[in-house]
Amino acid sequence: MTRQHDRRKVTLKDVAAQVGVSHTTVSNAYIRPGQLSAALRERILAAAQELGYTGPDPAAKQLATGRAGALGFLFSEDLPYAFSDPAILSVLNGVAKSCDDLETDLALISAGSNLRNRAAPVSLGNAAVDGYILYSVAPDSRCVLMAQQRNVPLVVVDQPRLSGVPYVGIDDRDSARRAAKTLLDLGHRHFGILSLKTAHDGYSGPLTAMRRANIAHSTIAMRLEGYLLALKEAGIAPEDVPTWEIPINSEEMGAEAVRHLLKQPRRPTAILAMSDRVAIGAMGAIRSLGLRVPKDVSIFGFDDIPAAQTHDLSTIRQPHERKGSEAVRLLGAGNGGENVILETELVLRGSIGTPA
Amino acid sequence: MTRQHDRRKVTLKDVAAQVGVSHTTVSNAYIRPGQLSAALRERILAAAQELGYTGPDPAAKQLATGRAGALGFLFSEDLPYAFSDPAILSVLNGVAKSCDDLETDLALISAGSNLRNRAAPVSLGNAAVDGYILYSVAPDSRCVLMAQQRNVPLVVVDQPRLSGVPYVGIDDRDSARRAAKTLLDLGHRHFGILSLKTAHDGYSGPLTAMRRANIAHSTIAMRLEGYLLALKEAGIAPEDVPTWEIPINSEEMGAEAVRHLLKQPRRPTAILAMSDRVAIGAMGAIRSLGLRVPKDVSIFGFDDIPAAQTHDLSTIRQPHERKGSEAVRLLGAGNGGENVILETELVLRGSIGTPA
DNA sequence: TTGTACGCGTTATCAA
DNA sequence: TTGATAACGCGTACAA
Repeated sequence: MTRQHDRRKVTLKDVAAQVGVSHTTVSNAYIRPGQLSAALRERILAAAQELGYTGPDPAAKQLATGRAGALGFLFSEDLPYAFSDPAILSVLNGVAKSCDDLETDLALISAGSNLRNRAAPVSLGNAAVDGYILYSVAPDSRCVLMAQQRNVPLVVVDQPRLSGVPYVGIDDRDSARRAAKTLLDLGHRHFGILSLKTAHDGYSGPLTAMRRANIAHSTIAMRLEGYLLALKEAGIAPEDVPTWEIPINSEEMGAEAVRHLLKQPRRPTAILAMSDRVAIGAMGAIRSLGLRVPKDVSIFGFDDIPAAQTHDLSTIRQPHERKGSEAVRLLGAGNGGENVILETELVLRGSIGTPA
Repeated sequence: MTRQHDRRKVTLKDVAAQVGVSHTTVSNAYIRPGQLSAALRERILAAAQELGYTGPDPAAKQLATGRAGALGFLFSEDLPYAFSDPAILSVLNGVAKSCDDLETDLALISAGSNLRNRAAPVSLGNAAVDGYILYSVAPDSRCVLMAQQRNVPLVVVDQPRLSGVPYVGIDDRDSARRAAKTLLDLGHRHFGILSLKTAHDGYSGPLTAMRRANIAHSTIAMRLEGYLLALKEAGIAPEDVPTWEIPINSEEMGAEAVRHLLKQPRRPTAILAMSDRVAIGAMGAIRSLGLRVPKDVSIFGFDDIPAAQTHDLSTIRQPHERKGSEAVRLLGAGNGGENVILETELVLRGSIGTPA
């Protein structure tokens, strides 16, 4: 244990002693360069360099100022899974850019893997942050409570709606409804829905009535509602719409699930998918079954991730990056319950057409 | 600015006053439950709850103990790009798991986007961490210097080799050599190489002699060396091996690059790709050109990401997760310059065969 | 089992 | 322009 890091930490005081000034002056040299003569500042900085002083200690600075200069981004998924989702990445990108502008650090905190091992992620309570962005966290997650207890500003993106906490999201129900309506207008009458997970139990299969009544994620619930609402308005009963639930938002899962949907007695001519990844996976499976898109089966995604364009997939465009930047803005704004509902956009591409 | 968070912070002292004990006792209630009667501890915790005390302040605790309870993971790419790379994700997963075991937080720090806007990422200097893992950072990056200046333990994964700093990596040269040798043994004589970026200038095109002489990433240099070494041993001169450099590790880039390689006067029968993503993209392009894999063109990847298996791609398996966990271990071990070179494994699948 | 006193490294206030 | 002094909130010998 003879590593260099063990040598007693060099502090402001050491530098001050070396130069022969008070530690306050040294502090000013860093914080308020205008408050002292340039010559003295030079001498101080030179001495600091010589002594190996690398600037104010973060912890001490934070204790003195009361600000951490960082912000926490909390999501409930595992790291690897979360980062395989282009949608999360876009949001994160928006957050990162805004943080950059604000000269603020960004701490990524995954509640997913932690929750399994411990009662609560240490990160949440310990992290030196001035505020949290909760991204698509399950409402019943312990994280929500913990984050609130931290007594720092909070902003929620997508999930869950918390009273008194600013919210950034989209109108999921209306967006889903417009997607369904588009297919209805093309003349489709036989639908299938690919739903994202309604609970955290890894279930894969038909979305039962019981499960439908207990959807943990409000965005999922809203999208489903939007789809079914449009169909109902067109005289199609929810019971007649085969719906398959997928535990993981991936292409593979989408491919597998759509096969079940296409096995229905009345094969759907239109598929409503709750994400582009699922839709893209489904498109591949549809084609490998010898069916054509959109001739035999039309398909509609959700998100408008980059891959949607290359796959010519019709979808709902979400302003992912803006979700992130708005979240940071609200965190800084510090007002109580302002909500931001961002506009979505219907993106029509070659994956939809009139039924055969 | 009338948010609840403005109310003066509740401290140990407040709780102590409420209960009528000293602040030390309250501290013990949290840190050393055994040091006081269960009954008193209950009373203290109850009072804390009532007062809204959420546990010791992270900054103050860190200042007093000298430990942050967190570790920084530094990479030089942009967040969205980094997280689209399955290899990074696996490493990160290994790190995350180890952190979890150690009850340590994990701060992800991207130097990429920051470096563009500022002289240096604030994160690096500010982050409240007890040590840094530098993951595949360019040797000439300012981050390297900054991280060293922070005067906390460092561990490097993959890049760059720093004297006195523990290193975790693989034998890139030997791994690449084995890949090339495998193809040589199958009888191939005409090769093409798909190289990852040798500099940060976004260059895409033939790897010129000038660029070859100034490769910024040692892993890239080593892999190239390994390939060419094997070929040279078989009597094939480096000049006769068309090599295409790709600025971004993505399927799209691999697809585009391989087209140039296949346009060579002597079409290569074997392609050596420095990553699976590039190889997988290339496979698609090869097939869309009407060529068969491996009948017309054999291809060898690097990494063994999950997709390699589904694409039946021969590759070099890297123990990505172990890279992460070893890095954390070395950080904790705290010894000076111990290096860990992990074993790779030749994974032979259907993407290679004898030349036509 | 509980309390006193001090130190951690910095910033902020105010006086010189 | 510079410096003394007091927080900031907590951990921890050591004493009681």
